[in-house]
Amino acid sequence: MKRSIAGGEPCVQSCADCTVRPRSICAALDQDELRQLEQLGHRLQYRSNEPVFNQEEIVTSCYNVLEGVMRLYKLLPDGRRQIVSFALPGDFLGISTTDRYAISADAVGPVVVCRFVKTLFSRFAEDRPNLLRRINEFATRELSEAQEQMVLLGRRSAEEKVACFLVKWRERLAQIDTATAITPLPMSRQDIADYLGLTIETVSRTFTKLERDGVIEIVQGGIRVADAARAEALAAA
Amino acid sequence: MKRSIAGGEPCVQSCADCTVRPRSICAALDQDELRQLEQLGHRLQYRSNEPVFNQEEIVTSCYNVLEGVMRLYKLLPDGRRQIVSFALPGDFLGISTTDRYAISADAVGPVVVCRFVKTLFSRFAEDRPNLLRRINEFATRELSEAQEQMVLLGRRSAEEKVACFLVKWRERLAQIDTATAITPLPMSRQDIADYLGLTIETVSRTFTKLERDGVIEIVQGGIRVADAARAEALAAA
DNA sequence: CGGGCGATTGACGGTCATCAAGCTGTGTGG
DNA sequence: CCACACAGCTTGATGACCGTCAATCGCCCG
Repeated sequence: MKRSIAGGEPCVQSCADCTVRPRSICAALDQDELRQLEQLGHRLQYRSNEPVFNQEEIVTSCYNVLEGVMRLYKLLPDGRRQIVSFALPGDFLGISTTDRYAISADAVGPVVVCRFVKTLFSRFAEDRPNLLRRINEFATRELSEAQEQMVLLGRRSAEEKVACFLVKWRERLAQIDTATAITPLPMSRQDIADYLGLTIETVSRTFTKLERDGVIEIVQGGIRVADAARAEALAAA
Repeated sequence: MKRSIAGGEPCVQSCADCTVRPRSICAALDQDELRQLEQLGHRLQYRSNEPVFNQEEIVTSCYNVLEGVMRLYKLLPDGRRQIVSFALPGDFLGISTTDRYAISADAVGPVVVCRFVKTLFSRFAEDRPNLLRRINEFATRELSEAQEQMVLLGRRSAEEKVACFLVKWRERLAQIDTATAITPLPMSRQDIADYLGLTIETVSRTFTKLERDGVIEIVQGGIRVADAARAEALAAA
């Protein structure tokens, strides 16, 4: 009996040593507010592929991602899946104001989140313009990214999709970690396919083609961008 | 010299007789706030196909749509276009917090908007939690719609895309107008194609197929849904 | 009536999905 | 230590769906 009903395992720690705070919504809070919000948040960890919440469920919580990668997706009744986003440390899940989750979320690898009870969080935020503005920023940035993704899904070829994904993924990681020579891809080929509106076979073939063309190098658990200029040309905004 | 630099023609009127207020962000305001905001807003009209703002331009304004339909889209350097949304009366444009528009917007048919200078609007909103929460609601609803659209673009067939579009468009109009027997489609086939990630030919063929199958009837300037059940089955959420 | 634009229809081909087989690396058990 | 199984990935063969190119239609308006 290791898991609570909501899934995830508790794990103690405090805001004081929260590494993602500067990039999270919490950056909008002053010392006093931070102490108050700390009372409301609890850390949880999830194992690889463990679900965090599901489309259609009643919204009970919202989350700050602290560590790891999550996939956010929607399913069609027949099982077709579209990943709408990968969430990284600093991202906030559960902004939505409706009473049911619009998407499902699960852990790609091991994940640590800071969980808030939605009603308490909302009450905390409702009369704090600084936090509301911060949440606005997050929402509009997400919206803008969603619009970018719509262009990709609707108007780009398979090769452009893959190149675009790799370039943007690399940029996102660069904003978090110290940039590394190889770009890790913790998600499966199937995840990438479902993110790009392709099949796993097409993703695989396109990776191979990009490698043959000298644009990337496929390594264990990730890729190395061999020709950044060419990669960005393919991803041409 | 009929147009100001920003485009659009001024046209006087007041919040008192604003028909979209209950569905717009302004519904969050009390009488006093409404009077203040009225000082900041100015009505403008745009003609068919007139641009309202463009991707990459410095953000100077935000808008409430009062009448008409607008297309919101992104362009790739080579001219490929993806329409990310059609805006209807009550929608708010320019939520974005960045300094440049992420998308372009223009009038599909004649359009009336209520324009605010962005800096003044932001100053007005910044310490009003009621308005900020309302804007949050709008942003998250838009995000949710964007996610729906990603599923459509990435995972649905041409026929599903068209059926889905027609069903949702009809629902949106129903929330505004009194529902009519025929559903007007003010946008061109090209617009629909660019919204669904298809070509104009495929859209046209799919319309014809849906008509042959008795699902819809194509009429001047719109369609009539002949078999709502079948249409919704094709659009199956 | 004729020009022009948007929409429709047709013929054809390419891109990517589908189906299927083979590969690679990792963990397991003898 | 090696055989085996399994899962994820890659590769190949084939074909469907939808894009491309082109012609025609229908309608509006001068």
